[in-house]
Amino acid sequence: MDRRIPVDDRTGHRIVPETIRRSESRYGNRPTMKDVAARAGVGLKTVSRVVNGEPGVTPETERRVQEAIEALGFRRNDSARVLRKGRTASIGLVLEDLADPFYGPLSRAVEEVARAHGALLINGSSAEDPDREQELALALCARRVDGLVVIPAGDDHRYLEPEIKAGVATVFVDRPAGKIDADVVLSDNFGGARDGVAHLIAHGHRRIGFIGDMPRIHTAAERLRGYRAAMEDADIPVRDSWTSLGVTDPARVRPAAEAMLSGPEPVTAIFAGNNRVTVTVIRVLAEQNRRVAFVGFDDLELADLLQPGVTVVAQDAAAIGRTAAERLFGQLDGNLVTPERIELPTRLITRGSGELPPAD
Amino acid sequence: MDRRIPVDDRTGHRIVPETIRRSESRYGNRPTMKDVAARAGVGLKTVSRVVNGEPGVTPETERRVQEAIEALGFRRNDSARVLRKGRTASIGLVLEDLADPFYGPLSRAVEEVARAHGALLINGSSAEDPDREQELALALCARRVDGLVVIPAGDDHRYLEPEIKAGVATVFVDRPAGKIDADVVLSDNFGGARDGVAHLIAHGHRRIGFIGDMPRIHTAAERLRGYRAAMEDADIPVRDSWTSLGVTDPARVRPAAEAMLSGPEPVTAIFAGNNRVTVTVIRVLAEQNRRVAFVGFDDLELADLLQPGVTVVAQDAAAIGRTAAERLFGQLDGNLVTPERIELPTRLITRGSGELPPAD
DNA sequence: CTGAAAGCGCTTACAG
DNA sequence: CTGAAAGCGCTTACAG
Repeated sequence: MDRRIPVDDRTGHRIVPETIRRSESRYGNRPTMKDVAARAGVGLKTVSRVVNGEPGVTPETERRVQEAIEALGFRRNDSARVLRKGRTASIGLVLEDLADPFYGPLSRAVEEVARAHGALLINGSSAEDPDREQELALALCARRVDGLVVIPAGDDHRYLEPEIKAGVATVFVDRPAGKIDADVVLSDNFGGARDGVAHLIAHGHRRIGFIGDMPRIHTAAERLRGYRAAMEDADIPVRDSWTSLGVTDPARVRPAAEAMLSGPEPVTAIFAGNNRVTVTVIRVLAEQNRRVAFVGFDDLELADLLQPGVTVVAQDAAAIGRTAAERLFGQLDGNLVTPERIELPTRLITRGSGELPPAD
Repeated sequence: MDRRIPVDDRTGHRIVPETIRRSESRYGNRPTMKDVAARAGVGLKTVSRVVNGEPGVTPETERRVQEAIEALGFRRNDSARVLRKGRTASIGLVLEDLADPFYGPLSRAVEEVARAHGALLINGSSAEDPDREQELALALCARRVDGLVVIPAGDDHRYLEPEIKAGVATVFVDRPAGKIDADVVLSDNFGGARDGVAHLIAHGHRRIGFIGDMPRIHTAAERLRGYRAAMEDADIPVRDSWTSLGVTDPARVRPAAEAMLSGPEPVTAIFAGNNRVTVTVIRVLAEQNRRVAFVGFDDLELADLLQPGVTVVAQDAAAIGRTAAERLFGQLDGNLVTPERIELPTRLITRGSGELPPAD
């Protein structure tokens, strides 16, 4: 490679110095309304009127103020404004991991609703750690966000009670709040999993494996319950070796899948509890020399292009985010006083992998 | 399906009323330090000392203050604190679309660095609209974020000059700032595309198509330049019909790909300028009855499981985000006064599609 | 060890 | 149409 540009030895990054950034000192020298007022030769309140587009200012006065604003490079300090006004026009979103493809569209949907209401969105990842969730949520409350959308990592949210009492709108997503009453928006996890497993049963399978997330996570428990319900509906007793719950790390999921697929009576189909599990299970299945049927919870990009296409139980992440955010602003508008549980339907998308017959 | 739960007619959501949310009025009744001071029978400053863990308070006094804090459910208002202190301990990230799988990991990486510096992250999507980028960036400045990471949609960023002068740390990502000097962190788009196309040439291809994003987008232009350079290095004249730039919508990309693949001398290989284009091109290629080689810019989950596996030029989105954020806090610490351009290397990952020989 | 006063940059309520 | 005063909830600088 041609490398005429200097390279940082440690990182391997190319570094191209450019011109000097700025001459002024860094902080504390922003012009304020007071400065603008002095320069324009008017009172503070007149500047405030111009900045906020309030009526009652002569065109001539307005012009003088505008000139001063331009000349000084004034921009209103919304932090100060907010302190006086009460509402901050910002909401917080505490999720598990912004890098997870499920949360991107969800977060974007929340952002769009916030934007429509003139609010900004502060994002934070809990990394599935209850302490970190609490720390984040309370930090957001300290910043006085108007509302909070929380995808819970923990199962005790009493720490939010004083905040909710004090008026912080709160909506939980994906899993209900623990030990407090609060709005929650989630998918029909139980029904979705039950339908997905019933689909496998309808295609002739009886030995069906379930690999899911840690059982303390609400969605994981609900989906397992759906699996069990479908099996029971078909009078199929579930063997212990067919279910495996735990972290969704490939290092755990891979051996779990391999174990189910070996032995004298291997499973002929696998149901995956979420998209992280799906990715690893599909890798394992690709290495098998017989066809194993598969259905996964959550859709994946490119799922239709694999061979066979991946049959999934899809959630609508954007709809979940949108619904939660609208609920949040509904609370802020004061017309939603009773916490509700809003369950969104899932959708079974058949693409081939879930329609394979049992291998034996 | 069993539906014993009432369902909203319009949305189809299940609705489960729960208990009453709260009795108090919504706003303006949060306890302040003044309230705590009154209740504890101490001065305001003493409460401030306890809340901030400053020394010089008797254990007995501290206990009284803590009791008052508990009883009142006091939480310090960080908005007020920030007004007085200068820094807000928050940074803004303006990106194209949080729902795009490239930005999730990038955003998460920025968040982690911010967290390590005790700062919160405010996210906003420009939707690739320059006006919206500006609106968002300035709104963040009005909130007095300490710094701004911007993935530019527009090509003129002079609107940020007063903010940068006033001390807002600023780092651009993925594309350089327009008409101002500022830090920028990006991938080696030119080199990556050149390497990817050279890889196809090395496997015997001469008629190679390039489908990219709108030419006004820096990365798109750079990658096209890389394509042209590789072709020129191999003495292959590029025909107009082999390149196609525009929006990455399937409605445009699909016919563009189909056109290149038809006619008397169709291309035998396609290079895709980004992950959005890749997804559509792969769909088109799957419908062809001859094998067409393919290399795409940006990696995709499951790319290794397609048949053939998808060869890509991968960027490290997390490394880009991390580098940009560290640069930002470097500026805030005052030890980075000269804007730099930091280019991160890309990585060619061969998986099969890029190693197919020409079909004819 | 403790606290009264002033101020961060705005808006509110009011008076001219 | 215009502006001086008070206050949002904290911290800073200072005095006791």
